[in-house]
Amino acid sequence: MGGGYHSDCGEHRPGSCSCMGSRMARFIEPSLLLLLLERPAHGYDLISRLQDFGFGEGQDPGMIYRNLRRLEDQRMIRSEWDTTGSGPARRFYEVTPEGRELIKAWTDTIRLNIATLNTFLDRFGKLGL
Amino acid sequence: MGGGYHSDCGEHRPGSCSCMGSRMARFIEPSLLLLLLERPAHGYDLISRLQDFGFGEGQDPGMIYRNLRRLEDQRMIRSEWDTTGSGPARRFYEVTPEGRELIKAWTDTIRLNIATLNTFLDRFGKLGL
DNA sequence: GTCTCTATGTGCATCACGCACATAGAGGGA
DNA sequence: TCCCTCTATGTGCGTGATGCACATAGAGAC
Repeated sequence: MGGGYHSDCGEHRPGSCSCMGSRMARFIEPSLLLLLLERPAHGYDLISRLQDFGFGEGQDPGMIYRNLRRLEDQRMIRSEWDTTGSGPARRFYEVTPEGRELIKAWTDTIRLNIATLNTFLDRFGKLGL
Repeated sequence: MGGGYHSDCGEHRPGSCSCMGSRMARFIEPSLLLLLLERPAHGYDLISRLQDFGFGEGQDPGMIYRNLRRLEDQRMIRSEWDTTGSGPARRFYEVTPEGRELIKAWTDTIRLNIATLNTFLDRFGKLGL
């Protein structure tokens, strides 16, 4: 988030308050892997497709490219330049076998996360607020 | 996490690999609020009770106290010193009305988060890996 | 030529997090 | 008395993720 928290706002509705919109940490990593498994693509294309996973419209390109480069350094994805078509050259990415193992591990963590969040909601509900 | 990611490990099982264990960002905030709504307490007591929400055993005390202080600065909780009993004085915390509004807002965000994570798992499942 | 769209990338400031370390009261035992 | 341990509350510091602004550059349209 990087923003000023809720100390400087009077509303707490998601989307209107900087204190909200909290996501799972580093969730962009498994999101990129899943999108690339569904359909290999270049970075600019992934920006819009990330909206499916709660990343807002006009998602920061820098974030996407940084994560793609890191994943490639770690051999989780690989890429090659594509100069066909119009416009500037673009880098096409696809997931490696190591990347498939990584996203499988992420699903375990995500399942744990869902369980934890449901526990939270259950216990909050019991308060009767 | 702050750790070295998965670039320096060969395993991705949750708990054994620094790349895993990702939680919802700033989840300690609603967790502290919920624990205090369930039962007002002092910080040292909250350390162990936080395990219910996926925070490991031996959770960093500094993290708890920093968050308690911030929440108090923002009037989400309030405290008073308690010098009864043995051992050093301790600070007892309780949630303010503003804090109750904040945790309600958090539940909305948490519900959105659960939905997003379930979407992820659904789409991953359709890949047939 | 210059304007716009597509596409990839860097610089920088802020903040959460985790680890190590500091402080200190109270009780017990030698 | 001195020291040790347990309880309890903090501070310092380095690292990594994040978000915003900005830089670069090819290709087609006019």
